[in-house]
Amino acid sequence: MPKGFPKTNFLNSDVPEVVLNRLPIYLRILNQLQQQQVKVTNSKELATYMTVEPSQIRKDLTYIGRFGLNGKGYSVKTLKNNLQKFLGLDASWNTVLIGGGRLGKSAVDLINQQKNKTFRIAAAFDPSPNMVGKRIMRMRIQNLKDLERTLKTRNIKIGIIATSNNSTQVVANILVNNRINYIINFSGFSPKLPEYVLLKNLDPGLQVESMTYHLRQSRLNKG
Amino acid sequence: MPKGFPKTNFLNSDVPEVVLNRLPIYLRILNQLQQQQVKVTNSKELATYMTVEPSQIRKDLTYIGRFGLNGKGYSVKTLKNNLQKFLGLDASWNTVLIGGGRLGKSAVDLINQQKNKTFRIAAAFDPSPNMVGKRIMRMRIQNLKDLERTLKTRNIKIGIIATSNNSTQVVANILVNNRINYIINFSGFSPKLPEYVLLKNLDPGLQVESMTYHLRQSRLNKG
DNA sequence: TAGATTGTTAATCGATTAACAATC
DNA sequence: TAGATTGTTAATCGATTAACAATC
Repeated sequence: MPKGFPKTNFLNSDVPEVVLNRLPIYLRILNQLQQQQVKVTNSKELATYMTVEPSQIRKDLTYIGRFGLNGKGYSVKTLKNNLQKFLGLDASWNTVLIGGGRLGKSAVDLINQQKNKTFRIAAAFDPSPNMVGKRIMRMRIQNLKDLERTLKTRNIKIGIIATSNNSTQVVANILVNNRINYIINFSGFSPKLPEYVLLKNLDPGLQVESMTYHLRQSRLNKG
Repeated sequence: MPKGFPKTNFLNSDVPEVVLNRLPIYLRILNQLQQQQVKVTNSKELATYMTVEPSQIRKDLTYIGRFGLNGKGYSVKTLKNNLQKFLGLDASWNTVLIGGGRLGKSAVDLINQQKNKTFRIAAAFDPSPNMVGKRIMRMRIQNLKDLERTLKTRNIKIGIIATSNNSTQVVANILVNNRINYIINFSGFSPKLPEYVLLKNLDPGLQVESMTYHLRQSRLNKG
């Protein structure tokens, strides 16, 4: 994750964010192993999939509990199940989507990629009047004005912003003012928000624009 | 960035990866400021947009040069231009897209979101025969078998993988065997690759699955 | 049991921050 | 000039890794 952008010192827990960000990676590796019928793995094997030492994996895993089989390693299944539970991926969380255009559709596709339906899109909105009434994922796109009412009446936990950059801040404000503290933002603008709000900027540019640095470097080194 | 996944100790440079990952964030802030007609900013103001101290911003910026106006701050325009150049965003880089389905379309939409056309999709492929011949972004989707030839004959630098998980490794191997060292992966599977390959896993699940941990925590705290 | 791997502590490494002289 | 902010060094903080006793 591109760290930081706005203040997200969201620490109501004692698990360091660096560790928390590695846990989903472990989960994917465990899934892969499970598909290959591997029953038991160990920190050394897991480390071959990542840029970390086995000792770090062992340390990370102690945050979620002690599931190691001494002298053997870890049961893939047990570890996977516990990781999922620990990360809250065994539950389903209601979200609202704001932005029903191209970006919104892409956002939905990407979010729905994962098998376990952890993120459930409960309603969709758009700031643009001529988007209202269209459909996304069989849901009617509603007027942004009605977002507040939905947030007040339904058990929504997460807001997904997929608007154009100039709507991002307005939308984020509505969300935060209606006790939404978790925001996934696909737009290229990062809104300023109170520190207690956990904001994830998924704009891929953010992640990919440091790649070109290396590309440029290697070109310079050649010449 | 969710760190690591496969080994990508790609350090042909002396700028730490943590710093490199913050530079695109600075760039976005500078763009925002420029849109608001702000001509000069300073490390204190920039820090209000992020979870870092002003001194860190100053330190980060020294990696790209000394553009500060002593006693004044930084010219938004000068800093922005230099950052862009430093990151290689003033150039255009040819890419190939593999995967022309839903995920591929989403990938393309997201990549094209950014104004500056840094990433140019030069050709598209798909492992599935019944996708061949269809079109994505006005380009004809080609058979995966022809990927190798394209890589041999054209100046492609980056591979974008947007296949289903079970094709990811195969596709990645073809890319790497044809001297592609930069891979952007939208699929949910992270291929094992040589250390010198720079792989960015943009699977949003990876970024979002630590959010549910906090969500679960705050629910537990309530009860 | 011997061998292997965990869980955990202590040592190392690197990143962040505070402080301040240099500069406009 | 006085005031402000940079660039940079030194101090602090935290994360990674090595080492090893405990355990199966």
